[in-house]
Order: sequence, then C-alpha cells, then structure tokens
Amino acid sequence: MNAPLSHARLKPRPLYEEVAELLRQRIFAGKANDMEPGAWIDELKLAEEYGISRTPLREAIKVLAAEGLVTMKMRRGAYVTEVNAKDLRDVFHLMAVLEADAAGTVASTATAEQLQELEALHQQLEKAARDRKDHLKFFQLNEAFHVKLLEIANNRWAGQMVADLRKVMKLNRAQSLLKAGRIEESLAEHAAIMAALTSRNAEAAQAAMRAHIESGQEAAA
Amino acid sequence: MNAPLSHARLKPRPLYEEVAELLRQRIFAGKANDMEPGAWIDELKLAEEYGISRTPLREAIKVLAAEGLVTMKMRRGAYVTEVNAKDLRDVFHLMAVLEADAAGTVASTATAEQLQELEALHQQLEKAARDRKDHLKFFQLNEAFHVKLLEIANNRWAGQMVADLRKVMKLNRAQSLLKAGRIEESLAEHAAIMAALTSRNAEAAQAAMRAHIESGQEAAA
DNA sequence: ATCCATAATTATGAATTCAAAATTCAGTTT
DNA sequence: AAACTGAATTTTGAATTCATAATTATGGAT
Repeated sequence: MNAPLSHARLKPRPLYEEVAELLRQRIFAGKANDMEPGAWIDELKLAEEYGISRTPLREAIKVLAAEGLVTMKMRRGAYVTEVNAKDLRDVFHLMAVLEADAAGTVASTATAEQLQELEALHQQLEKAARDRKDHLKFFQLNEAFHVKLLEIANNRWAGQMVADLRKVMKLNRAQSLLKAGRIEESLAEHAAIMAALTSRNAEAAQAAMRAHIESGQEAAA
Repeated sequence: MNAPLSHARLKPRPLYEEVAELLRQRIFAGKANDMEPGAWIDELKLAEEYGISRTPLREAIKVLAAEGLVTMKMRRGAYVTEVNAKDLRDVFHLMAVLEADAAGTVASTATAEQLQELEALHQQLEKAARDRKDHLKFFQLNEAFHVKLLEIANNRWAGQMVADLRKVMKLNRAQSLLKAGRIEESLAEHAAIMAALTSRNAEAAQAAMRAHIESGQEAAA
C-alpha cells in the first residue's frame, strides 16, 4: 500500500497534472513497464497504486489523450497510443516544418544574448559528446537546445505543439536507440544551425534545421 | 429546469465530448453570450443548465483547455481564453506555415479525384460569393475548403493542430467581420491556390497559401 | 468613515457512490 | 467437444458527497 502520492508537496499544482506527469514518465519508460504502446490503462490499479481516487486519474488521462499519448475507445477505456511508421513520418515532418520555421525566426529576431545562450548549450553538447558514455546527458542537452530555440522564437502555440509532438516521438523508443556515429553527425548539424543563426541567415537556418530533423528521422528508422 | 440534455440521443459518444461541443459553440457565439473571452466559467450554473453533474462538465472543460479555448487558473476555475494581438499574430503565422506545407503536399501527392473535390468546393465558393447576402454560407464553404485540403494532405497530427488553431482564431470575432471587398479578394487567392495545385507546382501552392493566410490576417486586424 | 480581522458563504478539487455497459464464466444443449 | 444462452463479475461513465481553499460579508477598532 502506497502513501498517498509520497511526492505530495504543498500542492503547487493540481493533482491531475501531477498524475499526468507521473503517467507520462511511466509511458516513456516504455519497455519493462506495464504501459507500453497498445497497453490498456487500468484505472483502478493505477488509482490504488498512487493512492488517489479515479476522478483526478481520469482527468489526467484526458490530458494525455489531448496530447496524443493515449487513445480513448468508447466504453472500453484508455490505451497507450501506438504509433505506426506513417504516424512517425508525419510527426517528424511536422517537427521539421515547425522547428525550421522557428529557426528562421530566431535567425532574424534573436538578441545577441539569446544566441549566446544557444551557443552555450551547443558547447555543453560538444563537451558531453567528447566525454563518451554519457548518452543520457547528451539527449537532455539536445532537447534543451531545441526547447530553448523554440522559446526564443517566442510563439507559445508553436512551443506547445512541438512539445506535444516530441512526446509522441518519445513513444517510440527507437529515437533513443541511435545508430553508431549519429551523435557526431547530430553535433555537426547543430554546428551548421548555429552558424546560420549567428550569421543571421534565416533561409540557411531553416534549411539546416530541416536537414537536422530529417537526418534524425533516418536514424530512428 | 431543463430536460437532461434534450439532445441526448443514444449516446454515440461520451457525454463530456457532447458537452465540450456545446461549450465550444457557446464560446464561439461570443458576444451576446455570457461566455465571451475573459469570462469566468460557472460550473454550477452550466451543470444545472445542461442537467448534468459537474463531473462530465469538468472533463469537457479540460478538453477545451487542451485546445486552448479555455485557461485554467489554479484554485480559481476556468476562464474563456483571451487572445491578445500577439497571440493572434502567432496563431496566424502558424496557420500559414502549416497550411502552406499542406498545400505543397497536396500539389505533389493528391489524386486527380481529390483535386476535383477541391475544385468542386471552390466552385461552390464562387457561387456563394455571387449570390451576395449569404455570408454564413461563404464562411462555411471556406472552412470546408481548408479542412478538405488538410484532409488530403493526410497528416492527422497536422489536421488536429490546424483545427485547434482555427478554434482559437474563432475566439476573435474580428475574423468574421470582414472588411468590404475581402470576399472577392479571398476568392481570387483561392483561385491562385487551385491553379498551383492543378499544375502540380508545390512551391507555388505553398506561396499562394501563405499569401492567402497572411491576407486574411490583415483583414482581421 | 475607513481599515482590518474574523466569520459565513461559495466554489473548487477530490473521494465516494451509483448505474449501466462490456466482459467473463458457467451451464446447458446439440 | 463445440457452441450458444444467460448469470456473475468487472469496468467504465456519471452523480453525489465531502473537504478545503478562496471570496465575500460582517463587525469591531482606530
């Protein structure tokens, strides 16, 4: 029997959001987990496990459904979304379109300080790449770089959309199982993006970002 | 006292979705309505009005929150989202990016039959424009045209995103209060889009669609 | 009269209870 | 043994109840 949400601090945010985050992480854990794509989500079990009632749990599930992480079937409950090959292609395509646009915006409008922040992240990324073995760190920094770029582009709707798309991509563990040499390749692409950004070349930045994402798509295939 | 959701047919879909649709329409009605942007959403009142409990109503509200139509404030309930000028610019920009991309895809991959469907809608649009006074019909057909285009582009994630963006745009009644001559202008732009599509020119289709959306943005300003 | 403190009210967030649908299981029949 | 029927169980969807935070109202002090 679990203590009612042992992480229950003084509720900075509603319970259903807290639970939604828990579920997200659990879904992303994927394998070695009862919540891999296609799996049915057992409300009763989860509610008991987290020590909460079904009400906030169901609210959390609806949030995830809106993000596309889970799929609701009428009168048969919620299931972890299964993304097929086409879905993945579609998601990557959209990521490319949206992030390329954001890169173009950043190239044209970012302040010197903002570009400096991106550059700093890029440097950390290179460092993490050199100190091998720290794959997790590399992925986190990579995501941070992209998040920062979207943040600088300063379009909250785009930020939300890309964030949601990224979540769906994470459903596929393939993206984390990079093929050999991908890290170096990715790093070179980031360098190209940075170069285009610092030279204020929006067209080039868009192209570089598009190439980067498409390259990532191939690595995940 | 209302009959419990007088439209209650044999529940083809869950109650919270039904209610979400009701609320959407009510929000879009905007003025002359208690639910204009910025307004607080009275759960008790609405639940009673619809003859349902707060539970499915709150679920519906969470769906709208995910769409961006309402904004939740911790411990202070839900409010109809207020879109400021920048939000509107951002939304239009994203619409332009996403629809332009879709137009490019359609130009390259649509079947002749699909292009024919679009052409048919375009013809209806011209007809509706000639028979003045039928503004509502014009708007509906216009939306149908764009929806169809996204449908043909065949990327469900993009379709969902554009649909959500459109909802947010509708929060602003400005988009429906077109300035004089906008209908003719819009029609000409659609014609340009159709021309690019039928000539299978993806680049031109993208450009035409981008111009169309930006033009619509100016009309709404 | 104004400002502050405290009580009453109201509204939100969450738990519990209830109803109905779907699934599972058992028993019977062929 | 297989298949169909119907009861028992499970599970979802929704209503109701409950607890607590936020707001409003009331009353007292300056």
